[in-house]
This record gives sequence, structure tokens and C-alpha cells, in this order.
Amino acid sequence: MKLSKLFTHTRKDAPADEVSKNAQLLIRAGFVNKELAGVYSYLPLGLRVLNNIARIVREEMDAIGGQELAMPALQIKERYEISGRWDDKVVDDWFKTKLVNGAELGLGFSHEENLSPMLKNFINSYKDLPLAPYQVTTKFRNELRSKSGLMRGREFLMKDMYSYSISQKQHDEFYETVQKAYETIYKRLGIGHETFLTFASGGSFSKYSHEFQTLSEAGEDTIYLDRRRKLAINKEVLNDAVIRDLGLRRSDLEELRAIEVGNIFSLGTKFSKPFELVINDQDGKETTLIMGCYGIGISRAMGTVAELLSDEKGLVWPESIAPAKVYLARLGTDAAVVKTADGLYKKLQAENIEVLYDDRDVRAGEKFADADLLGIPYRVVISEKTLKDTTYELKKRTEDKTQNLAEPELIKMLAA
RNA sequence: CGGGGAUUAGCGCAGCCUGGUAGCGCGCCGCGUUCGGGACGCGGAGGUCGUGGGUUCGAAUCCCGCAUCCCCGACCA
Repeated sequence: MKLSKLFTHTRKDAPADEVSKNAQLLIRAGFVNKELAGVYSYLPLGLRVLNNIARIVREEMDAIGGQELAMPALQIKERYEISGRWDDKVVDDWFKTKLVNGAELGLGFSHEENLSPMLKNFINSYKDLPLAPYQVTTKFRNELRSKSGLMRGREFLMKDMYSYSISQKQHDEFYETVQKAYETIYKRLGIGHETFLTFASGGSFSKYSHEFQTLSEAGEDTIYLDRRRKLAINKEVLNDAVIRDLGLRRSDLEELRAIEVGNIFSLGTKFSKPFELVINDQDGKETTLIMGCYGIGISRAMGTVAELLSDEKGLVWPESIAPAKVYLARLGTDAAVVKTADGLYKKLQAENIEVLYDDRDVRAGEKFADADLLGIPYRVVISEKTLKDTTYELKKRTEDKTQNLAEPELIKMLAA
């Protein structure tokens, strides 16, 4: 993509109504635009990051047997009356609306009531199990107080997977598989080193649920972390009995703020029993299916990476999710420089290396500042100076040093 | 939902106390000089001052209501 054609622009100042680092940087860089509190538009570069995160999550869900589908935002009232979740006293963050004929609808905040009745038409045998449909869709939650940029939205992108098993054993095995897949996802997103499995409230069907908490002062949760064991307990369930139960010691626990970047929990038969998801097991015995639910906020993950991996100059995307791999800066309008830069742009594209080509006629300082703010992993500079030397100058976003390279070495390095 | 703060040009702000129909910086447009870390000079465009009402000869400014945004708290299958 040529920067001269990109409709978004960077800004020196962040808007006054955004305090959180993630929102300030993402808005300054032109990745998102705020529409209302907790609701953002994703602009071309921001959408690339969001899609890259979703792609990684999809790959890992597919790898453990997840099957992607897409369910609607509009939800039927009657289904939620069956499960007991229509009442605002039970779920207080519903967005509700009506059909022209007056029938009430809700905007989906979670999709158990959608999926379970649907699967009654498809699951015929225990041999179909375990089954784990998932989706990446926009969720709506009427938060009393949205805050912290992308961290807590009223409309946000989420991956939600639901598992159906014939036995507790089968459920437990799948649950553990998902837990491992989540760890892989956070590693790939570049926040694995700061993300910890955290024991949280399990509700009525299991002792604990599990959250994945990323250490950050911008987080809303307080956790107690045993760094050596890489295990944490959410403050909401912390007590001596729980600490003992998990084989931890209070003196090893460190109190920290963290962002909940994912959670997985057992649902038991809460959403299978009301919808009569009953199947004969191997022995011919009627069994109500056991469910699990597994969420990752895709947009929140983007905010978390922005929050964690940025520095005083701007965003610092890991290669795995960056909007482009290379920022190609052409300095000056010298004919040889322009020709060389245009040529490299085409060659990088031919190698399938994603490149942002800064072909604007602006001064060097502005290009460097933008390359840093946008957080592109590699910066390549072409100028009259570099043409006299080995032609190209390469710099990593995370390092200060530069190196000069000739074209074959440069392409080889960037293609790696 | 309780408490606090804010709303004036695309962005950041001043003006309000002491009413007389708006100003600065950045950005944007034009010309020129510059050209490796957000240059400089000259000229220019751009605002029903969040919204509804009230007071007044006259309201960005004073009074009342509402909306939106931010922060703290509460809430968060």
C-alpha cells in the first residue's frame, strides 16, 4: 500500500477525551476512530491488525477441531426465556429492540441459546462428539460504563467457542486441549510472556473457571500470581482454602493488575438440559450433553498488545499481527531514489512481503516519526546517501541500530 | 447507577469571573527557501461556541433543563 493513497493520517496530539494508552496510540496512528463510548470503527491499518489476530485465533481453533460458523446478532426472546436469561435482572447488559409487529428481540451478548437448539437438529449420536463450533462475531453488551479504549466495549469482536461432550471425562479432555491452544495463541500474539492462567469463579457447574490474564496496569482485574509456578488466582475467589486447594502458598503470591484476555469455563448442562440435548451414550443410556464455553476478545487483544508492546514513540506490533512487515521510506525526490524505491516496492510485493510504501513528498523526520508511530516491524530507507553506499538501510522497530544492505541480502532477510 | 470533571475550527487550547456577535498553536490550501528525526517566511480557507429554553437592547460569557464524553466507585454468564 502506498501511503500517499491511504486516506488515514497520523496525528501529533491524541484527542482529549481518551486517556488510555491503547486508545491514544491507535487513534493517533489512524488505526481506529471513536464513534461513541466503547464503540470504534476499524480503519484500514487497524482492520489489518484485527484480522491478523482473528486469523491466528481461527488457526488454533481449527487445529483442535473447532468448526467455524456464524450466528446472528438478533436474538429470539423465547429462547432466552427457556434458559432464564431474558430478564434484565438476570442479564443486565442486554441491548433490546423490537420487530415492527412488536415482538421483542435482543442483540447477542453470547450464543448458547442460539447454538444449543440448532444442534438438536444435527447431533444424532455420541459418535458426533466432542463437537466444538465457534464463531468470530460482533457482540453487544450495554455496559454501564465503557472504558479504557478497546478494553471494554459496548460493541466488540469476540471469538466464542462452545463444546458439547457425552461425558465429564470427554469434556475435561477437550477443556484441557483448549487451554493449551489458548497458551499458543497468546504466544503468537506476542503477549505470552506476560499472560498467566488464572483461577476464577466457576459458577454452579465447576469449582473454578480459568481466565488468561495479561499483566498490565491498564487492566481491570486484580490477580495474585505465583511467578515461579506461572499460576494466578483472581482476587474475586482468593481465600486460604482456595490457595491450599491449588497447592500454592500465600507468601509466594504477588498482587498485580491484569487484563482478562480470555476465559474458559465449564457450563455443565445449564444450556443443554433446557434445550433437551439428550443423546444415548455407548451403553445406550440417555445422557444430557456437557458443555463448555471458550472466549477470546479479539478487539480487546488488539488493545492489550497496543498497551503492552508500545513505547514512547508509538506502537510496536509483533510481526505476526503487524499491518505490514516493512515500512519503505523514500527520502527526497531525486530521480534515482524514486526509481529505486518504486522498484523495491514492486519486488517486495512480488515476494509476498507486506509493505507500506511512504512515497509522500514529506521530510525525513516526518517519515521516521510515522514509521515509529505505526509500529511497523522493519523500516527500509532509500536516499541519495544510501544509493552511494550499498543502496538500502534497514532498521528494526525494536532496535536503534541500522544496517546497510544490498538488494539481494535485503530481500533475503525480509523474506525470512 | 452514585460521585467528580469536561463540551469553543479537523486536533490541542485560550476567551467566560467583570455580557458588546470569537482568538492562539498544530493540521489544511497557495507561493518561495529548505530537505536523514515531525523546518522556515509570506499569503489564505475554515467556527449556528454540544443542545433546548430563560434573563437582557444585546449571551460563547449569566440562570434552568437535557445530551454526550472522560475519570473514580458499583456492576461485569
